[in-house]
Amino acid sequence: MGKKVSIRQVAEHAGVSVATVSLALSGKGRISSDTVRQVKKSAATLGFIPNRSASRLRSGRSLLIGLVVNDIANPFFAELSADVEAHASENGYLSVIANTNDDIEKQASVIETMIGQGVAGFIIVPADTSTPDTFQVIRDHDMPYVLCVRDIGDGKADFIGFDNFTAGVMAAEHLVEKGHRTFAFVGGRLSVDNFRRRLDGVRHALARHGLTLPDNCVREGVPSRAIGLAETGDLLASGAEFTALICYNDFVAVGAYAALNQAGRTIGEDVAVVGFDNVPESESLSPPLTTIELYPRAIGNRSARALIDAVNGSSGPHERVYLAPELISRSST
Amino acid sequence: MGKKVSIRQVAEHAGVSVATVSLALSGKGRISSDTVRQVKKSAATLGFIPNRSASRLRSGRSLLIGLVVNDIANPFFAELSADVEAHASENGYLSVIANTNDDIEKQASVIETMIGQGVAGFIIVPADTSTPDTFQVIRDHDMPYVLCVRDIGDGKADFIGFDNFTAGVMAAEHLVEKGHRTFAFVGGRLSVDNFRRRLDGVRHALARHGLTLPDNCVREGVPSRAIGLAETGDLLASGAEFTALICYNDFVAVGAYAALNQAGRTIGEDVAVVGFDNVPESESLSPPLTTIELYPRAIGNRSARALIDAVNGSSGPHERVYLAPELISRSST
DNA sequence: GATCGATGCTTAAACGTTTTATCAAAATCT
DNA sequence: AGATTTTGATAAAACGTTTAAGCATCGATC
Repeated sequence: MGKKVSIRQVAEHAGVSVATVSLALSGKGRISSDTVRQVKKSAATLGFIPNRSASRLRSGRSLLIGLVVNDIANPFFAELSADVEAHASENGYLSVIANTNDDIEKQASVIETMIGQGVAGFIIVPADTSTPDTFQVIRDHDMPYVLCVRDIGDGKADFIGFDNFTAGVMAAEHLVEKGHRTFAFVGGRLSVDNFRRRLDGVRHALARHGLTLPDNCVREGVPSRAIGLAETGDLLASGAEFTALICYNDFVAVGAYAALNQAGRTIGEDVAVVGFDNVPESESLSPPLTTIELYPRAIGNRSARALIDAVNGSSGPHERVYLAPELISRSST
Repeated sequence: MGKKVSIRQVAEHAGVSVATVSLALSGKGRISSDTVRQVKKSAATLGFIPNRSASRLRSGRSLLIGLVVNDIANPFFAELSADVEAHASENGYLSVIANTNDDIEKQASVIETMIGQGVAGFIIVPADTSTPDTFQVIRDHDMPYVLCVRDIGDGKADFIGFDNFTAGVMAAEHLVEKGHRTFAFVGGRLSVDNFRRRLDGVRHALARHGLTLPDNCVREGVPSRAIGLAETGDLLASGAEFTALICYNDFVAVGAYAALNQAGRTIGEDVAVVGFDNVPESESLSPPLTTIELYPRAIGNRSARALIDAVNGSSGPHERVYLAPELISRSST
């Protein structure tokens, strides 16, 4: 039956002008508290829902935030997104979300679409090969944006991520402490900044103990179970010597588990394995996987906070936040 | 530098009126192909991004769809959401997403906010205790909506879910086939329709073979690892006899694994376990878990399709789609 | 050569807000 | 009592689109 209730019907119902209704509901002008009460009552009884398209058009203010992620089905990013949404929602914002699948063209296209939809700003996990130039269109529109997780060195935006170097150090230190002297590293791509830093951290920590990670013991690959299985298998077949295996993330570690089992190595005894991310799955592997917790929820929360602050015009310098990872020691090491 | 480029600047740049630009870009009016070309060129060089707030306000048409989910961090719903987003995005729609955490008040509030933001329609996984009345506000606004996964018997909307009864039958049949004669069921709440149907399916299949599921072998609880652990432990302590354990979902099964291991039972030998959902984790458990795949991605995809069809005014009767589950047999049974 | 129908484009109103400028009435001050 | 300020409300313009209606121009038709 299409009951169209706009600010106009509220005005009529309350016996005042539309301007008064707008002012009363937003608490802005000088409206007597009696009138405010009456207007609110009318709005409630009519079931008035303000049309944000109209208000955004007129005022330029928006209650929408754009969340651009490479893969929302990946638990790490799903958790991050969930906390962005939670914090946004607490502050009256709604989240518009889009997957890029690490496709930079898709990323450009969704950013444009979101600008058209009038988002107030962006929270972005940059797709592979993104550069600061990629986000020029956002700056052209004077919108704030926060980059997460992947640091592309964009000085014009806030960055919230975790400290990959320290994460790498933690993994390596833990293994050295457990008495390991020979190491391998599987998964991740050299083109990804997170990968390089993590690897640097590992090498740095090993070097402190006079140990090394030989080049033939580092296997690159898009992080996945399949790559973990294939590369670890290959590594074992190559005859490389190692008693400790560091996996780029927990997915890779799951694949590595399979390869190691096939090769007859006993995880936690013959060979130690450590992963990154602390996905729920890691706890229920057999044996449970030692991993580095990277706190995606905290990243989501901080990002949302940073963006909303920026939207509200807090104009400090851009911040770069690196959250400290934490070692979760389990029986795989 | 705030370069505001609206349809107006495009018009000036192309030397035509705003109306012509609008018509040319939407391909609607009678505009010569020369003019269309020129307008498109001007729009491109100026980097024109149409303001959807304005167009929605004027035309009433929207390219936003509202996705309301109880827990987006849960892999099942994350996958569902990912496919909704993918299909929406393919059709030029953007997804606005919100978590309800199964809180019906929060659900009502996000639905209202989304209506205010001008979504074209909704895809909803109804929060616990939702009834058709819950969605009256959507119908009042003449908007289409599709309900997913949880069937609340709303005849005024499409429903896309999976066939819980058959899923229960499959689990039970599989176990009977493997020679089991005594059964238990852990996790899920009687207040949830999906739970009841799944359990009915199990009982129905068992009855066909002259077998039963005694009441003292059914343990309710909000599905989670913790409940799986606690209830299975309790069940074992109670001295209940069973060689086959059906878990409400894979999370519960993970908890059950721990309880069974603690009790010294060998999974896949002394006792068989089957779960539902086929979360990635289930494959890497030890032993790998037999489970029922429920195809969340297909549900997401179908839902998006149904909604977009409805938005485009295809006016058939509402459809109820139950996707067939599939048994994934692994070594836990 | 007047009439007609396409064709191609424009004018202007409308969508539902917000906000500035304005105004009347009431309260306060000389 | 008259001047001034404060209070409470309103009228109207504006935001960037879409779209119905209108208006030339042109070619074809009688």
